[in-house]
Amino acid sequence: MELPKVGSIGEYIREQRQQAKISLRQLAAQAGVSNPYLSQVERGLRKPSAEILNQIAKGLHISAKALYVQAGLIEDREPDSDVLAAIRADVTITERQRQVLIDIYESFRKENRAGNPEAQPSRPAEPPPGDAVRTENTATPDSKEG
Amino acid sequence: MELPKVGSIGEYIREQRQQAKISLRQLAAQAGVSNPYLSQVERGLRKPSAEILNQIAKGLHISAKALYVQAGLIEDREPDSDVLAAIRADVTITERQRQVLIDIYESFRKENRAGNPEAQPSRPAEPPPGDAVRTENTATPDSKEG
DNA sequence: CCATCGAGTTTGCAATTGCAAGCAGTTCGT
DNA sequence: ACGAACTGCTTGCAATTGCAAACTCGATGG
Repeated sequence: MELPKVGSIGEYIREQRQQAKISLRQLAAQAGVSNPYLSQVERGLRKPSAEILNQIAKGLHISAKALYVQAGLIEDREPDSDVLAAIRADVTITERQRQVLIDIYESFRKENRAGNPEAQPSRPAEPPPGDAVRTENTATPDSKEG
Repeated sequence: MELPKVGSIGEYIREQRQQAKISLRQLAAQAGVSNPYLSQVERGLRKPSAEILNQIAKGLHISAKALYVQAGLIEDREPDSDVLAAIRADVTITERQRQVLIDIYESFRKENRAGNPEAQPSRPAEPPPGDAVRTENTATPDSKEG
């Protein structure tokens, strides 16, 4: 869970580099990072920071966004439900209530994501029965302390 | 040059958080990061990794891209000159020559950026006299070894 | 045959990230 | 006034990033 995408981004970088027909050391120089580190990044042994990622992108002359997407650090599109906007905009509830609503809504979304990240339930569908059990549980989200 | 934007992103996060009327701890919980760390990030004492940035963005329900842009880790638009594309596409030169051309072109761009980041010379203009001096200097960029 | 240069990789190590635990100041309810 | 619960901040510390130095393997050439 810690580093599934790390490998993929390394491969992606290596692909791009070889496609540009430049050596590892050369890219390292153009990107302003050390060659050993770049080597490790390409093989998925290290998880580069955003800054390094940005430098590498510059060195490769590709969009930094592309790299971030590959690294799973950015979703290509973030829908960001209207529900949250509505909750935030609502003036008929207290801040406390607002946070409770958001908490609950969040946990629902999180569950759906955990179950099957690809298959988000389409509008009219209910979450699968397996999740329904946990949903009852989460109906009273303990924010952090009781 | 190391951390001018770090402060700004911290402020940005804090602004967004206060605008959402949630406490530091609450955002930390929603983002899945520790509250002390978030505190330090907001005050510019720490430079969060891309992953953390992404989490914070989720916690704030704002686009991760917005945060990256604020952090200076992404340019809102990356023009990425046609020159480079042309050089890369040219089959009448060797890879070695290609790299030399790219190196030189890069160093020119870098100079212009260093001089005045905002005022990039528009097409018909020459770089200002102040820069011209340094340009002569960089006309023979020592890649790394001769 | 040995030196040299180029590829990529391995190996310590300083510096940094990110966290758990704990501290200080406010604002509640009883 | 006191405790509880909130706000944010400071302090060590394990884990990680990112680098300099050195290593391996193949090609070139004297």
